Amino acid sequence: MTKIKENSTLNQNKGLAELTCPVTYVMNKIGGHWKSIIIYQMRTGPKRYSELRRAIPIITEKMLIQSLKQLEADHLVIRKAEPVVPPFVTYFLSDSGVELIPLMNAMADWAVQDNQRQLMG
Amino acid sequence: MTKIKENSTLNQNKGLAELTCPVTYVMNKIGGHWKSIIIYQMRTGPKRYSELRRAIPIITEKMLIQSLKQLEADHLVIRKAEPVVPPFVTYFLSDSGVELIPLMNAMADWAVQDNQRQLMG
DNA sequence: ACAAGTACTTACCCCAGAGTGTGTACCATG
DNA sequence: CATGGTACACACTCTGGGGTAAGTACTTGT
Repeated sequence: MTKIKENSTLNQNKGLAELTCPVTYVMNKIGGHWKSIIIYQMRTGPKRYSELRRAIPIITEKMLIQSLKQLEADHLVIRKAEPVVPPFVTYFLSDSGVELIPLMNAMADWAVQDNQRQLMG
Repeated sequence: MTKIKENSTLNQNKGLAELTCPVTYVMNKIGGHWKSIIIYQMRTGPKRYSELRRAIPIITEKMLIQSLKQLEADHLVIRKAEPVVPPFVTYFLSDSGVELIPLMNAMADWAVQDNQRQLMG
């Protein structure tokens, strides 16, 4: 049990930064390596767990499920499980999630432009 | 000298993820707690190092300078130093940096909407 | 009997990023 | 002569996100 410093800057901020900085708010929701990739996969409609796994072969099962749980907790994706065996679970975007798509497209546009500019010098 | 695993998934990806996922590309440029906050401060024009420090009192000098160096390396901000004493150094947004502003505004809009929705239930 | 598929769960490790603290070189001001 | 301001640099620690690997429960196919 290592003691936790409650007054460390790390702990002080999480909440504060979310309030002051909307970008941080967005980062906390779709940041990390995988979340945005998963959201992107779901842009075309509901996807089964195993579909996502095959669509993103490089991701580990732990990270996939962990990311999905976080996205679900943040109400960006919705999990629907049919009570059958073998399990049949689908994930799809909520309203908030769907509205991320144009935002991500804007990011993609900027990324392309920025990349061009770097190559030009 | 701890040995570094060159074939760890961490190292394999950095480049790969940047190519495949534009969101990751953007994250690598303006991710982390501070970069976007700093960029936001520079939206109104060039800022001195000490101006930024006072504008963001909670940031440490290390993180401020580190973030600025990274932003400079990524060509999002430009550093201009007058050879006088005491030092007079200003930072301002490059063209790529300026084009981030509308993107960040879009993030802010989404953040507000998403936050509303959570409060409603 | 055993592999394979579905959707997870758990334990453990590692490292990059963030935070803490101190030092530097120079000068103006009280 | 010491304090404060400017713009950094460097050494250290700590923590959480991400990665590795293995196990679970249940059924269908060969």
